[in-house]
Amino acid sequence: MSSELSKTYEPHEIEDKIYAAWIEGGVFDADPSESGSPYTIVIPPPNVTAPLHLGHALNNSLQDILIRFKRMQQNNTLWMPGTDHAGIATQTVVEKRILAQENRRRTDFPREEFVQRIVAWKEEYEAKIIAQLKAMGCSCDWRRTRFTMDDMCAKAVRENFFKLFSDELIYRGKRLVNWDPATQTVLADDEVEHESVNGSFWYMQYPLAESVEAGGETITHITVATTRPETMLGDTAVAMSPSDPRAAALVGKMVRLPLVGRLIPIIADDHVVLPDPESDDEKAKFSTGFLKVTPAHDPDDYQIGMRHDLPLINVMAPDGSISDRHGWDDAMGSDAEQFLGMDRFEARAAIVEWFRIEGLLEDVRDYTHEVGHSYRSHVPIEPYLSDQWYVAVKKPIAHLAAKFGEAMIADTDVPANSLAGIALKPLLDGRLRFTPERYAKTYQTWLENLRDWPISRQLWWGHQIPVWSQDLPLPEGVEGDLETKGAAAVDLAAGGSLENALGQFPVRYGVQYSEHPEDEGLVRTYICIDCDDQAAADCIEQAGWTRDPDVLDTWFSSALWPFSTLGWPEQTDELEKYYPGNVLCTAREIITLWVSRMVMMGQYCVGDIPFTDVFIHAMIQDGQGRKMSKSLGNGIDPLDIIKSHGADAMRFTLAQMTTQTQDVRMPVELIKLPDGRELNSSPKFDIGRNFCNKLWNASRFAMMNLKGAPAWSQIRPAADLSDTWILSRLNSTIASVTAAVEAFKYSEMAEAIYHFMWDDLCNWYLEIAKFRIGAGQDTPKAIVAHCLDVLLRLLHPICPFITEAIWAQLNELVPMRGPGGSTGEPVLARAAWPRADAAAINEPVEQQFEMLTDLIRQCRNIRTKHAVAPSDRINAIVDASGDESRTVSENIELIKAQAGLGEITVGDAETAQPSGSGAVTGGGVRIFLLDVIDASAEIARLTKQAETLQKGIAGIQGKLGNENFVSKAPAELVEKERQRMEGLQRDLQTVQEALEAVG
RNA sequence: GGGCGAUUAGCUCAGUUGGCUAGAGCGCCUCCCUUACAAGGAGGAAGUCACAGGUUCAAGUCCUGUAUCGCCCA
Repeated sequence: MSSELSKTYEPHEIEDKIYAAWIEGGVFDADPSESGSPYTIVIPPPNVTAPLHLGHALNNSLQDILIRFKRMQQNNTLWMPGTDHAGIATQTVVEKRILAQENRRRTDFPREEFVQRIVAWKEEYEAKIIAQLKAMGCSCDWRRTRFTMDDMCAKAVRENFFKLFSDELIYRGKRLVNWDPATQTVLADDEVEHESVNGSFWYMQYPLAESVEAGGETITHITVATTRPETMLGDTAVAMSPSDPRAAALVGKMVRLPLVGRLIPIIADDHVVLPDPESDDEKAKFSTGFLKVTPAHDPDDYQIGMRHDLPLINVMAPDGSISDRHGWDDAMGSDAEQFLGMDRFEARAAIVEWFRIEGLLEDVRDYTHEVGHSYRSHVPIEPYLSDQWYVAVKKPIAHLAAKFGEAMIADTDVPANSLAGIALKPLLDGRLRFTPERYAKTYQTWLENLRDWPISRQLWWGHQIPVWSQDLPLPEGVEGDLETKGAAAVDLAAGGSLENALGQFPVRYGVQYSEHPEDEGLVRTYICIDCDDQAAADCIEQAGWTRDPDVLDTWFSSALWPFSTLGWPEQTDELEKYYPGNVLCTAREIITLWVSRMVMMGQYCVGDIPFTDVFIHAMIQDGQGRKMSKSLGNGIDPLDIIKSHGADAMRFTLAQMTTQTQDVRMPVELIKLPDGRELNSSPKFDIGRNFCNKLWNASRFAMMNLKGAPAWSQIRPAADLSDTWILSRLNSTIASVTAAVEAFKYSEMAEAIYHFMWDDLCNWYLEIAKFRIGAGQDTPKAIVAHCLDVLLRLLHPICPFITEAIWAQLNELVPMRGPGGSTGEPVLARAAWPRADAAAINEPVEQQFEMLTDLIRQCRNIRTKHAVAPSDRINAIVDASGDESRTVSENIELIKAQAGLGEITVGDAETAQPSGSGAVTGGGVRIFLLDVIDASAEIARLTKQAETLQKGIAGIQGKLGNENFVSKAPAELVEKERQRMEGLQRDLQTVQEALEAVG
């Protein structure tokens, strides 16, 4: 078997086989009926929009490390997998593809047919994504794979919507929304990206309807400054500051809006900033004191409009073109007619040009400002007046008052029993923790400043909103409020009684009423049912109600993911066992979009938070600190790395670079494959590959030497310094690795394993074991087997494939190993996580061993400096006294072998340095290497050493000479410094003696 | 505009509550294809810890300010 191991690690030869064996053995399957304390992670469901990128590889590797660690700690572990339908993103990519390949638009298809095309895309990418996760080694329970639009998740969405609707937390509202004219849908605030744009301020003159005399002057016009001239078509007022000296003369007068001819009033509003060319405030600097007010196209203007009861004139179509069909009735016959149908930017240029020609354009000044862009289509968003569904996030929920209280959360306007409140509370109570901690602040401020959540999206791909609406005439003779009248109207429309009409179906329903915006004789009615019941829906539609064509915001279903995947609203065994979960692992931009909403809905629906820890990982950038992206071509495909370096190597590198920082750079290199294909890679992955290769070869060495390893009971590890040393190192490694992973310190975890494996085990212990085994000792065999056993366990969460492969071989070769004597669990993925034996951690032993390695290193240095051939054995005299003397004489053979020495004579403190010898010193021990001397090289070496020592001594002297240090620093520390000083001085003296001897 | 973060060796990054003669990997220099591993071994060079002040016996670490870069939110 061992002879079959190749000299280099070939990951692709084992990865698929091992993964298949895990699946075959049901190793990742979670069973709620089994014992073991539960440990749950739900995967942040990747969007089916595209295959996974390196950020996903990082994110999922980190989750797998936690899950595998906890599984080995014998928890009842569930990693719930699945994907997200990603409404707007997926619909957009499919639209683009169909347009490119077939030159057809979405609107060329019936809705159902187009949705089928998206479903086909989803099937393709879902399969790709899951294959990628498997290639990475992710240990999800694949039997439970979910999709945010599958039946189980859809049921949860319907239930939650109905619950919110019944609690009157969902309402229909006309608001100025963030409108994306490219995808023609509304966006939530956090879907808008602010980008700095180089634009202009245009100064446009509006004539007064009648000229005004003020301060002896005749005013015939006023000048407004705007960054968006095209919106002037919808102006319904001009505002000025009440403290403006011109206000007395002008407020109340009328302006004739150019192009349109509309008469609009001059009003006074505190929002307007007085002009001040010297000001640092950009607004004041560019202001003329007159603000054009366009309530239908600007959020601030909307507020002004509300305050002054101004009309709202919407001058654009949903695609962002100028249009008089959406609330603008004085365009026809005016000069504005010429702009109808123009795109908003085209219209901007044309309108500016018109003002220029008319001599009404007073000035144009460059101006850089932040403009909101769609995170999806990247076009500037348009503030747009539209009807949408909202979730009220700060409205108190009566039935939650008992559980959460109903006071405002301190220093906020957030009621404890509102949706925002129940998400905020657990953070303030310390039950919800963020790592790194600083991200808690992001979460907190977002919730404190939260506005109602618009949840409707004008898309076809997603959960269609389960509300049917109808405008009904108010029934005559019914007294009471809108609700009473509305209910009567609804019953009438439903054929006598809605209860009778719908009662025959297994559904619950809720009804809302609102005033009709234009006709006082009508009431607008909305019916919501709690589940997808076709017969009930047909019944509603036959009675004249129409279903809302819009779909829900993707985050509405993602918010339910931690429990919809477990079967909620059913009280399943899974929900009982695995909810609440433990950790959510994600990127920082997701904190507001998703984390907050999961906590909100977890509390609202299930009554508990969905996880206690949120780990926020870094963003991977390229070598220049740029985000990896398709458009820059600097992205790295995880599958490419798995092919070239292996999944374990990729995972090791990713873990090793995961510190608490928020960005991490990964230099990207274009690699040319033998077949001519080019792909992006990074030298960073060599770290992981080299590490795996080293482990592979160390194991190979072990396989060649471990036959006949004695049982642990038959060895006496305490008899040899190197044995006690490596066991001490091993156990402190167990302790530090365990502590690191528990604190989400992935980098420390990886570094601790790396250091133990490479520096301690390979560089020292295995080298020592070689000559001891060669000399007929069996003890090192048992110890190597034990070290390898533990090492594989510790590394398994990071590098599951290679460790599982070596484990199988180790089981064949040395089935019984280690102090417990019981081992050889068949599958490493389910084997027990090691426990550190505190008694084995031995600081003095580590110090003694370090003294030896220091001496050996110095001997090797002399060999190099004096160009001694590697095969030459050098005779030496060792001179030591006291404890050091014993350590040295007990380990003479070790020193001999490692330093390449020949015959060694043990001298005493009086031994003079023989001429022509090199001297090594450390810890009060001197070793004279005989007949090696190249005098000048030796003088150079010793001088350098003396300088280093002197520098150290000077540093300590500085401290000890300082009265304040001696009196104020802890006595312990002062004593430690004194001892260090003595040691250094002793060494320096020896070095100086050696210098004299050579010189 | 508000908030968060970064700035340490040529590169990528560590550096826990101040105790540092500032570490690691890659790269670099010298030697070695020695019977686990050249994706390796041995040895070595390399840093005014962005800048300016301050607190302290002691500052990479704490405080204040400045500069440059990045992210999030308005």
